[in-house]
Amino acid sequence: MKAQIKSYFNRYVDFNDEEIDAIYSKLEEKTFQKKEFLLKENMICRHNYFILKGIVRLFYIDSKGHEKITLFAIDNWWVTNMESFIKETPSTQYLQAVEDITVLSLSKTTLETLYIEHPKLERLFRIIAENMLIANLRKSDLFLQMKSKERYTFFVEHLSAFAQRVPQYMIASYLEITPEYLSELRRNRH
Amino acid sequence: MKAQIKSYFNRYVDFNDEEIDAIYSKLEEKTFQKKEFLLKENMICRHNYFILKGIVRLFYIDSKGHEKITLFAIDNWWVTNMESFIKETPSTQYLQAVEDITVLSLSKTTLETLYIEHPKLERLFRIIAENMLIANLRKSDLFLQMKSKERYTFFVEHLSAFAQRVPQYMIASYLEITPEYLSELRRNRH
DNA sequence: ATTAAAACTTAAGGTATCTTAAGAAATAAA
DNA sequence: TTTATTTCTTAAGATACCTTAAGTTTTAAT
Repeated sequence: MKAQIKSYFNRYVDFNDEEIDAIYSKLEEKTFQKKEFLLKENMICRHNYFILKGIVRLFYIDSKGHEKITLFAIDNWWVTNMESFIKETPSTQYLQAVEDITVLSLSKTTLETLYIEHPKLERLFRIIAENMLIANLRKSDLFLQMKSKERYTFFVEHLSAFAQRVPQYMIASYLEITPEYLSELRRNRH
Repeated sequence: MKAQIKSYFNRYVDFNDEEIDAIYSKLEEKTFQKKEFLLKENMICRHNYFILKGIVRLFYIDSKGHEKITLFAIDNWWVTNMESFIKETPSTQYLQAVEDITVLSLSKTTLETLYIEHPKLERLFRIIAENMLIANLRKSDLFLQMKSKERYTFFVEHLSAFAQRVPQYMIASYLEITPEYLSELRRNRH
């Protein structure tokens, strides 16, 4: 467990063993069962989760009562509702385990004190925020340029880690396609 | 000019006058005329621009030769092609002045040295990256939930600073609507 | 003031995608 | 194994939005 996060931390910034230990000791390991919620609508998201194992999804319920998935996250990703976590505002979204998962939980207050004790962490999370931003910009561009069928093909080819582990209706939701239409697209493809 | 950026910097992190002076001295004031390019496709984006005055747009040319605007930026915003700037990869987009503009230009190499000399700047740009991410997530959610007409109404009501200063076909492009259809939507609204 | 260029509008026909509703298949629970 | 639950498929009709093409209005250049 510690090896996993140590390797992750050192990918972006050089931390020595004492720093890793100090930071790691503030992280709380937790497990959630499939379908369990890490966050529900209207709650303020007080934690950022580092996924050690498993898949989670972030979604909201639209005006027609349908779930709309805005993000999937997998092993070695940080996941939270950014807006709620950063601005401490009520979440409009749910964060839910798609499989049984193990995470390291980092609270907002702990993070703030760690930033002061370990300025390097500020750099790490600056880089993480930049990477998240780039990933989100890429996703936006993808949706801007591609039709439904192309999005599905792209997802299957480039995000197969998810494609194999989440049900099709969740893929449809993430790709902004109705499950019925995705089913039709798949049929016409072979 | 210095007052403007000083006020901006201190909104997020407390800098003293010497720090502001040291950082400010590394920023280069530049002007661009309407329609002039700050960045073109295939170039690596080596600068981050703080807009003192004016509006810029970030856009790419799609497979049919149409301009697709992905971002507008205005006074007191940082603007760059994030992916190209951070990863030092060729830009797929153009950055262009919509009006005559004045900016403060910060080069990537300068920024890297400033991070080391002034660790507080790491915090500032961590916060800026988080804010950009939140803004982008909000934009994505907007497009996910709203139909064309609603997006237009939202834009006019919430982003009137832009709505009044950019031509309608650019608004259409940003909202992912054809100019013809936007024209139709406007007609049917009153 | 004239001309040229840029921006906006209108309308007809077409297409991608959604909605609704029902049934089939697969997976999990009893 | 049987039943219940979840997931996936099929099909018909509806609609939001696009494409093309032409004409109008506004703004900029000569």
